[in-house]
Amino acid sequence: MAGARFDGVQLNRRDLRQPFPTGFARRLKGQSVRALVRRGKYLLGELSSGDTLVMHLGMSGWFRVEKSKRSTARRNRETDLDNRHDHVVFTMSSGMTVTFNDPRRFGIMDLITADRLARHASLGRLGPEPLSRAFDARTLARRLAKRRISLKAALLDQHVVAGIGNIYASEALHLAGLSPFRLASSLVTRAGAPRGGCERLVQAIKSVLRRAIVLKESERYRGSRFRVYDRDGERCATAGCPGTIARAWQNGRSTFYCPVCQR
DNA sequence: ATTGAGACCTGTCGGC
DNA sequence: TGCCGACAGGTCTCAA
Repeated sequence: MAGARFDGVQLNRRDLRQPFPTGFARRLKGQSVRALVRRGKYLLGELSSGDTLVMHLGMSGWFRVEKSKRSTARRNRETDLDNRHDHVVFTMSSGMTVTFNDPRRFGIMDLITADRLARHASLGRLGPEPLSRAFDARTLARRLAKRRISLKAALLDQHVVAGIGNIYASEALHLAGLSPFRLASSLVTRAGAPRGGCERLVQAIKSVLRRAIVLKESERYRGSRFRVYDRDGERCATAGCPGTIARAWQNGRSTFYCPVCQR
C-alpha cells in the first residue's frame, strides 16, 4: 500500500465493529498512501489528502496481499481459500490487491481528518510505544502510580503502554519475575519513583516484543514457543525454577504465570 | 475518574 | 457422527 494509490475500494458489508464512515470508498479512491505507520495496535495509512486511514485487526483480522491479475473471487475458488469474511478489498495502483478478512468482525476500518486524529477517542490517548527510548522505568512508574489494578490489567491498558495484548502481558511479567496479581502501584515508591521491578518490566516488555517481531511469532501462533502462554501444567522455563505454569482468570481474560518465580 | 463486568461476533475444540 | 458448551490474540460501553 505504501506509495500506491487506491484505484478501487470494495466494501462487502456496511460495518465491522462499527459502521464504515459515510463516503469511505469515495473518499479513498484516487488518494495515495504517503506512509503506512503503526501506533499501538493501529495501522495508519497517511493519505495524500491529509486524511488518515485507521485500521485495526481486532482479534481475528488479517490482510491478504496478492497480485490483482485475476479476480480474487475466482482465484479463491480455485485455491479453496475461505473468502466468506473478505469485508474490504483495496485495489492498488501498484497492481496489488489488499484484502481485509475478519471472521469475528472485531476489527476497525475508519477514515478521519487530520484535525480529528489527535482528538481520536482511543488513538489520541494511547500510551508510549514500548520499543521507543521514551518508554523507560520513570515513564512507566508515572503511569502506574496510584493505579489500583493488577499489573496484568495495567499492561493490557493501552493508555499505560501501547500495543501489549493478552499473550505478551503474561510473557513480559514472567520474564520480569513479577506476579500478574501484584498491584500496579506497588512498582512505584510513595514519591512516585520507579522501584526495581519497574526497570525489569520495561526491559522484559522490550525483550519479548523484539523477539516476537523477529520470529514473526504470532503469525505462527499455534506453533510458537511462548514462555508461559497456553502452557499451564508445564515446567517453568526459568533457569533453576522448580515451578509449574498455572492459569488464572483476571478481568475476564486468562493469565498464565509461574507461582514460584513470579513475585 | 477508576474499575470490573458484560457485550460485540464467528470459529474451533473437547466431551458426551 | 453430531450436538453443545467453553473459549479465543481486543476494545467499547455501562454501572457502581
